[in-house]
Amino acid sequence: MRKPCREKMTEMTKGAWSIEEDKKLIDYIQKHGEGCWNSLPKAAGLRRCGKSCRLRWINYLRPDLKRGSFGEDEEDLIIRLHTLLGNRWSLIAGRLPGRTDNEIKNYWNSHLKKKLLNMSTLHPNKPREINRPPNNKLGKDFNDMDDEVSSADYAGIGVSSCLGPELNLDLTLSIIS
DNA sequence: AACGAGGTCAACCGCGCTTAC
DNA sequence: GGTAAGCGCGGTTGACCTCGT
Repeated sequence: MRKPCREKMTEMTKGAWSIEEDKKLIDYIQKHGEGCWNSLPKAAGLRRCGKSCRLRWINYLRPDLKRGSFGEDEEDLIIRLHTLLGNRWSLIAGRLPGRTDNEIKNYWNSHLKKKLLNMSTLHPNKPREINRPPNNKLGKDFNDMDDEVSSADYAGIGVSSCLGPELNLDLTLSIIS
């Protein structure tokens, strides 16, 4: 079995990143690009595991990140995508330029979950028919989603009604490809 | 001003998929 | 085809912040 990175690198730093560490990581990636994460820490002079570097870069240091609160349009898009895709945060993040999966996941768990829960109490009628994309190219079987309460159920709205035709087609194409 | 509860968000953990050998 | 290593993802944790009392 594969060893977790913490076992093979016991001297690794953990916890919050310092300004110096951030600078080293940024400098290295600006010079060499996002190459091999596993060898990056050593090459960049960081006492972190590759995973940690990757996470820090993707979720915080990347220059194209859009910081700040979510707009109403973004919020709406997240709800719609979550209805269709479930907890596939990376796929959802792919539809929101400048946003990360971690950011969306946090926002969902802290804001949108509650919001939709409130909406469900206002609209108790639960629709049962959900249009799902073909079950391929996705890590998790869509049948598993039966175990999860979808946001459409929370919101009392059906997917077909809440997804625009362009998004539906676009998503289907991206899933098939 | 002090304290506790609840909220937020960066970071870690472990699993599964992909790729190289 | 089997195995090991790398990578990416989703779930979870915990430190810090904010707000109400």
